[in-house]
Amino acid sequence: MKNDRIKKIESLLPKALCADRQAVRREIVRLKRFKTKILSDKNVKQKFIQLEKQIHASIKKKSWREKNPPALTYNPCLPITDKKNEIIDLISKNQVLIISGETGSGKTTQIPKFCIAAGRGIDGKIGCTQPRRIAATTVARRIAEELGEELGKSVGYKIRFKDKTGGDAFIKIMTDGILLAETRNDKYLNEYDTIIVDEAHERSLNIDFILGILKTLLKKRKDLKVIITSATIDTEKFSKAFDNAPVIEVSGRMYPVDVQYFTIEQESEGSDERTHVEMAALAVDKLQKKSLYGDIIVFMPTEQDIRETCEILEGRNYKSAIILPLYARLSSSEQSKVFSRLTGRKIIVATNIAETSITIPGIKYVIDTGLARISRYTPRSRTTSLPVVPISRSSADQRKGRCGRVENGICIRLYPEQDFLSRTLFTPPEILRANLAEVILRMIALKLGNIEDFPFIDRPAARSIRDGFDLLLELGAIKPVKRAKKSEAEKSKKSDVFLLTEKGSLMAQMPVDPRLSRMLIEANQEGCLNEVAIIASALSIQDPRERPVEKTQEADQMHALFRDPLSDFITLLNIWKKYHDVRQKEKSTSRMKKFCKKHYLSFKRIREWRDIHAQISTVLQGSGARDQGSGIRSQGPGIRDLGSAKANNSEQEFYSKQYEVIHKSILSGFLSNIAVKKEKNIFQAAKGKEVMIFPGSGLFNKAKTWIVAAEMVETSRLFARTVADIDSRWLEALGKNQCKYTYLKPHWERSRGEVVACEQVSEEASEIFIRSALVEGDIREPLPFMEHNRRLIDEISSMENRLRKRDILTNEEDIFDFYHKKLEGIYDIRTLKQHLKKRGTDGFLRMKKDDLFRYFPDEEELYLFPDKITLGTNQFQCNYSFEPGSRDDGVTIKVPSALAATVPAESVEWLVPGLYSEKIAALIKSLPKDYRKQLVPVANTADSGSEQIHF
DNA sequence: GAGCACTGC
Repeated sequence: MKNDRIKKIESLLPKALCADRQAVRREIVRLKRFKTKILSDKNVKQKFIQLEKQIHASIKKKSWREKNPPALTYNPCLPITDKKNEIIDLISKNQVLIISGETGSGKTTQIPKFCIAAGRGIDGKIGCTQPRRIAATTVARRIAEELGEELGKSVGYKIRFKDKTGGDAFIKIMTDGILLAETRNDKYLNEYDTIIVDEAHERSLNIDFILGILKTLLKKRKDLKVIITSATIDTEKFSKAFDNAPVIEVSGRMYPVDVQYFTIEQESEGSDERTHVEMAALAVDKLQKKSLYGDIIVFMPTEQDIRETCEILEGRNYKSAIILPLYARLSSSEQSKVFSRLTGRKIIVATNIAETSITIPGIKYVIDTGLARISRYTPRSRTTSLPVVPISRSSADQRKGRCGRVENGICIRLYPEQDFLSRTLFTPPEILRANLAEVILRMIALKLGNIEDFPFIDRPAARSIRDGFDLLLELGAIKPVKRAKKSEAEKSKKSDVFLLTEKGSLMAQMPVDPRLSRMLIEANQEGCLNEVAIIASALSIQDPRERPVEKTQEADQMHALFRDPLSDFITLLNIWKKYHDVRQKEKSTSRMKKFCKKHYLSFKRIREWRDIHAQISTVLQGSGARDQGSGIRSQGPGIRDLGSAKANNSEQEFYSKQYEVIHKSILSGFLSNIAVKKEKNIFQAAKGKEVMIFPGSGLFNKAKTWIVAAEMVETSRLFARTVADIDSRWLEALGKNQCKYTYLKPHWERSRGEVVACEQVSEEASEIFIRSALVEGDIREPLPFMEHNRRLIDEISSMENRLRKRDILTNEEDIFDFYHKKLEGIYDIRTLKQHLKKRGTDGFLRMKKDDLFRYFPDEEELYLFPDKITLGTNQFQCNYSFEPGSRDDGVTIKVPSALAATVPAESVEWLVPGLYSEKIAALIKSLPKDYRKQLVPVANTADSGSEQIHF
């Protein structure tokens, strides 16, 4: 009977929706496995009834979808409409399709419709991801409009805090973060039969992670179709990553833009040192003289530069022109001014925000400094820096594309064309520039297997991956799996296997950075969850405080009301408390907006703060966490009242106890961000860093000995932002469970050549000594064996540079193990020297190649990257660097000017054989389309081309 | 003595 029933259900499966099909299939597998003993007959019967119900409902739904797809209409004016039939055909015939189309091609709104025309969206939804919330909502609205429907029926959208998709939706537009989040509960993404990843060229962490997941998913779900759209010509990379998926190009609808470069002479004209601010002002002058018509946008790298540029331009007193700054930290009312319709000309001076996030209509002129702040994470020192760097060619072209949308445009680049051509084609994807802890935690939680084997489009450096694992270990989110004995096969595998700890699996569920989720877990134990939940959500939004340029003093005065003298974290709590106190009394949105305005707070960001706080609280409640504290509710944390200095003793005691538990919780997440005072405002932090307290902090000029910081970011120098005074005694208790992974306290002091700490724990000290002095080489006079090992490591790492790889050299952990096994109990230079004297040799500390190589690289490959190269009549040394995005990435030779004449110019174009392939590929991509088309796939053509060059 | 831009169960 049971088997017949199963067969019946199975025969119905193909007619059901994908999501139900898979769910029912899983249930059947389970039912088949059940013995009658575990499940009573009655239960089995009920289960069957339920499954049959589900399958019939699903079949009904699916046949409804088949009969009622939205009526499609197309706009013949859009360039993509010309290729409609071709694209629909390609969608039907391929599992993966890459579509490249410039702005104005209509791809974002039309492709979902083409999918429906290709018969998609019946078995499951058509999911379409966007990098930003605004894009997701506007795209959904536009498509619904084109279909003549209201939003939320055939077309819906889902962004954080807002789900506008009905059960019968055919098309669902969402942020890429949402799709990623959905993989947690719907591992195979069964809700969808088609997924469109839009704007893939932006290469955010989310996009790269989604593409990797889709790549693995495609093998398991043969019915799933994936469409990747990208604005640039970098489609080959996507195509290659997806087994040479077909690429179709759609032209954009743009008016011609005339690009004018500054010549080298212009650049050095007059005074030799002219800043980009001055050059931009001159360019505006020039335009202003020519005509008073057409809006101008100037791209600047920093807020400071924008302020200066605006000041200079204001000083010019242009007739009927208004100068408007635009950057993210500007209040939303100031931001929206750029959209206002004015009689005169608008001159907008903006950061990168105007490159992708904010589109201003009607721009005729673009002035581009060619610079931007781009964030970069350095695993070695665990710091984020925001250097001003030359932007890539694709980024410059994106800026150029901001004009020419409604009429002809002009783009003035404040640098020579040579400079433009020498730049990298693309901005390095975020995954090569970011802290990977969060990605790794998620990969382990989703059981996506070994990170080394994950199909990333660009594989992050081994060093970054290791750092991500280290941070997770430090936070106690993961633990290594102990293997009884390593087999040879396992040894050659690069990484260890890690499992989530109980903490870790909870952390993976929380929609915040792992450090913040770690804080929340600690806070739950310390009994201050309410307070720390407020702090953690505050740290995951932009600063709610506003500080308009012309009113900095007033803003600072109002903000001072919230200020806590010891901790910026308490300051955040105070803002929350005051806001909610007022809110309880006022209960009206307009009054709260008024309150925000008066106190220079952003109403929008506080709303975001409250939303995230609610989200975190929900997750924590679901996990059974509860505040074991003194009944303090989040509306009124037990922090001393604003301005009431006369607290009595018991209140003070309560306050200091609260202070302690809150900051201990913060420390659990930011243990690697503690620092000890060197001089006023200057602190010594871990890994040899020296930080300065950010001048906007409440602790500026007031900090005592030890501090913890939520952020250490390098801009004009390394700043600690959001800091608090801490008691060094708190570190011991926290460090105890984690001391194995904490290298900071006790810390290594280079000048003294020993580990300095309040209390010296020798095992711990030995570890720190080995890591800091021997592994990282932070030592005044390196010993001979260290020099020997250093040379060997340099040799291997230069080999890595040549081959453009980052995995030949073994990891720091192995190097640490090498020393650790041999030097147990030794924790300073003195005892090490004594030990060496006793042994009579340092041979046992000298590494051999086997100790350092993960694998030996191919001899033939090395031969393609020679040490020296002959050009003309002389030999030159080749210097290799592997830092995509940096100027000397690739090979560099230095030719003394005296010898320059002996070097034939064309030979410099083709220096080392190992790089031919990449070079040919770049050349092919720069060809006109008709030629390029004959050479696809580019990578293959380039490879075979490079083999045919003789050297 | 002063910070690019996005995003999430």
